[in-house]
Amino acid sequence: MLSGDIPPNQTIYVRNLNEKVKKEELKRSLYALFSQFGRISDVVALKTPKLRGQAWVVFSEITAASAAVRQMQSFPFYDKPMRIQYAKTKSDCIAKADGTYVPREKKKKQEEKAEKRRKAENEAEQTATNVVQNNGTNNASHTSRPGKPGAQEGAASPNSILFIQNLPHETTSMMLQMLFQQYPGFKEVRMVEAKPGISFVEYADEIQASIAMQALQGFKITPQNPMGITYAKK
DNA sequence: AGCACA
Repeated sequence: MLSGDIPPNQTIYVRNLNEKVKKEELKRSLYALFSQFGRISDVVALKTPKLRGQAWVVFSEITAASAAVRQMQSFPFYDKPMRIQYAKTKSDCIAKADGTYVPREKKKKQEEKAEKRRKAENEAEQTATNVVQNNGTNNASHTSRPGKPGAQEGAASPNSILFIQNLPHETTSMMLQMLFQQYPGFKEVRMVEAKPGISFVEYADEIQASIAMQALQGFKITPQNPMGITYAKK
């Protein structure tokens, strides 16, 4: 069995991740991709020799984790098929929430070891901001209103190209591709380098574009950025 | 393959 005999856990353990992706982008992309299954309370990824290429995505609901394990198994993520299992232990953020958290002190010498290994090159990444952590209010579709449609005068009529607004400036085309390619008819993402925060996503036809629009309307790559999706102006 | 949270 692929996932062996590990019992269900609200945290999933993801391996076979592309190690070239920088930690913060990796976390953001995992957050974006997996929040379609439910609320995510934390994403943990470390680039230490032992832990690179792996990550933990903590859902608030076990059912969300189960759906993620099934549906995203082998999903091509940065060109590598993800391998997903339930995590073996409870995540700290869950333990903290339910009161069972005990700070790990004498657990192992893993901490001091990590301390020693602090390298200047890691320093930048390790201390980067934790945009993706501890927010817990993402969700795809339905619940969020579209971002700000203000930039467009009248509503453009349905067509095969979607106009995406209110993206975090650090969004990459790969991140958007991973979200939008899940819907049939996906053709390409076009970023607008001169104008961060917006993008165009093209589908084969307007029916397929409309399905993706409904599915991802209001999708939050970060809690502050519900995406606003409209049809592109012709 | 490798199960952590600093």
